Amino acid sequence: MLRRTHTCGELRETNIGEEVTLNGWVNAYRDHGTGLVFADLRDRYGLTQLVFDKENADDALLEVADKLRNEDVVAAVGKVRTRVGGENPKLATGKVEVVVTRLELLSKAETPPFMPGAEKGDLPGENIRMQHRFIDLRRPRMQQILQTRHRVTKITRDFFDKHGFLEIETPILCKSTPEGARDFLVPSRLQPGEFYALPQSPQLFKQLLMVAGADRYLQIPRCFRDEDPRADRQAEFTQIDLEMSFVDRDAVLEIMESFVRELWSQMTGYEAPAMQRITYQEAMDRYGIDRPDTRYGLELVDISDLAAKTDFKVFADALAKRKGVVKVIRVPGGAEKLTRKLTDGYTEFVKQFGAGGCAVTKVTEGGFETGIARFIEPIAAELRERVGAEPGDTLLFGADGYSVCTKALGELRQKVAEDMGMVPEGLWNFLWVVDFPMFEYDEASGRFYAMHHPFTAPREDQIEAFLNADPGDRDAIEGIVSDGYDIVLNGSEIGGGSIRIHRRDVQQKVFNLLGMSDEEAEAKFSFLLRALRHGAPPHGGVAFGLDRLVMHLVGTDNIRDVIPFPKTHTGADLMAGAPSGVDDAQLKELHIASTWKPPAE
RNA sequence: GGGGCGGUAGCUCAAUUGGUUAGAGUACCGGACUGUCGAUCCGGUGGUUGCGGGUUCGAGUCCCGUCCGCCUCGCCA
Repeated sequence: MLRRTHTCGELRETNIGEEVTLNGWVNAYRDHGTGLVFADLRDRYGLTQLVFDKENADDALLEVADKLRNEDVVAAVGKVRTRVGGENPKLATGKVEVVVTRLELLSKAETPPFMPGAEKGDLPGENIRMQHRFIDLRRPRMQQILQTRHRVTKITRDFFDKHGFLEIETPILCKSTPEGARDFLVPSRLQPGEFYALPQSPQLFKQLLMVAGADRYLQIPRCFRDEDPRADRQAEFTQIDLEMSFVDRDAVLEIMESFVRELWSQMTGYEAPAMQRITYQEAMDRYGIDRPDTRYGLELVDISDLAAKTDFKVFADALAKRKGVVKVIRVPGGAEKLTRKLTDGYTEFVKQFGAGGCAVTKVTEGGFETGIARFIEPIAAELRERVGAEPGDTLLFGADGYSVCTKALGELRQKVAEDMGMVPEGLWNFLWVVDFPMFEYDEASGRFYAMHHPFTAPREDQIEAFLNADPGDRDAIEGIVSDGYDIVLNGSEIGGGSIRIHRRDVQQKVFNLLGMSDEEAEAKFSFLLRALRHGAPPHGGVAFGLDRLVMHLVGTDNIRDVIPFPKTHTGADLMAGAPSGVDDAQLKELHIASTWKPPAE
């Protein structure tokens, strides 16, 4: 083949007069009939205009040129010259063109299902894009994303290398452990009836690496969690995974923060200020969510004490519940912008989260109007004072048990911000959330679950209280604060971690609280407990969601945009056709059989 | 498992709310054209309306089931 001398993004006026060879895809062709044909050649680096004309080409060449179609792969030899028809300011190579004297068709393309080079026109549906991912990835936007992702991992490796971290690999075939997400399982051929699990994260291995004296560990591992996807998560994803020995929380937060600032500085030029820290409790109280978006206000205000003075049954019922509260979101200017249709929708919206509904009223010069105005008349003055009400505001009320009310209003807050157009563009608001509870109680199963994971240490000042806590004392257990932390960007959790337990007695008590007997804990986590008996340093770490970081950096809310070969909502690879059935022979070799029976017609 | 939106030409969409032969842009094919860069102009090919039932004189449109894609609750850090 005719090997390229330059890429398609490279030629400038300084190359005029040179004979060059370009390789690439035909991005577009403009055929002016016998005698003049233009074709834009595309590769990862850009576009260059090729021109075929009578004066420089024989009939045979013109005939080939005439047959060029979109996405054909060609090699073109020719001389660089100033564009006769004037420059194209849209292209980096727009001042020059290559007058082709020789053309080699390297690969004829079928009519493509869609045009990756289309400047305008709607994108095809995601199913079409995923079926033909190799074409979708040709789009400049996708090429830019691939490059961004590369640069993020490169900066990550460079940064942590500079700080003494070792990149160490951990197994993909792991032991299935309880807790956390559903595992993907892999049957063992050599050990009939036994299964590996794919890692939900390298959590235990990185802790064992600390016990092993690695001191500082980094990996960019693939993780697998067999749960239903969302716009910003799928079952197979990538973390930037770290762990450090002989550190306390602040040591971890400091280095992670400087990493994130370095990353943003290099990727966007934005020099992030020192990041604020907020406790979990404060985040829940003020924002109703453990990953607050601080780009706008609309904070939740507790008015339970005032609500108790009204005769409104909804308030009274809520306050009678365990940890019952009444909270308000004040929406400045909402009276005008939040139509009846929208606020009616809010009632439906909050019902998703278990709330009964969403009470509404508007603030006027004299008092309140519409909705629950008459019920709150007795507390009008105090309420206005408490929430800072101005005429023209809308007040949205939530009343329920603390967790339901908080969750519902927290979600509503974000929806209202969007409806009001209050979410500013171009802001990067980073935030640490700290002091998470160790445990949360699940009413349905009547037991505690680890809020982060079962290896998260209690905050140092909590350890004694924790070890002494009565497992039957729900309030006491729920009150234990962990040494966990999340990093949040614009309301999106981009990373999280904790100081880990390095004391065997503490780890044992956590397992017990989660409903595991000593024997069960030994069966499931013997390797960890053994490690903790053989000299475990205090340690802690973080995992960042690489996909989410890239999503923010490239400005998309779709995780599939930043994953080169993503899966659909049902976990399918539409291009390759995975998952798929396998031969009975394969199953037999693995000592398994499928119990699945297709539903009858 | 629940809720919602969608599936019509290769692609993006339309089709009077049940009524003639399912249209448009683009792509593709043929023709014209020597300076385009979303080329232009003329002509043409292209449809199991996701699939299977049903209602009806008549279904892209209504009903039932099912498959696929997306959003979301549950789930998941």
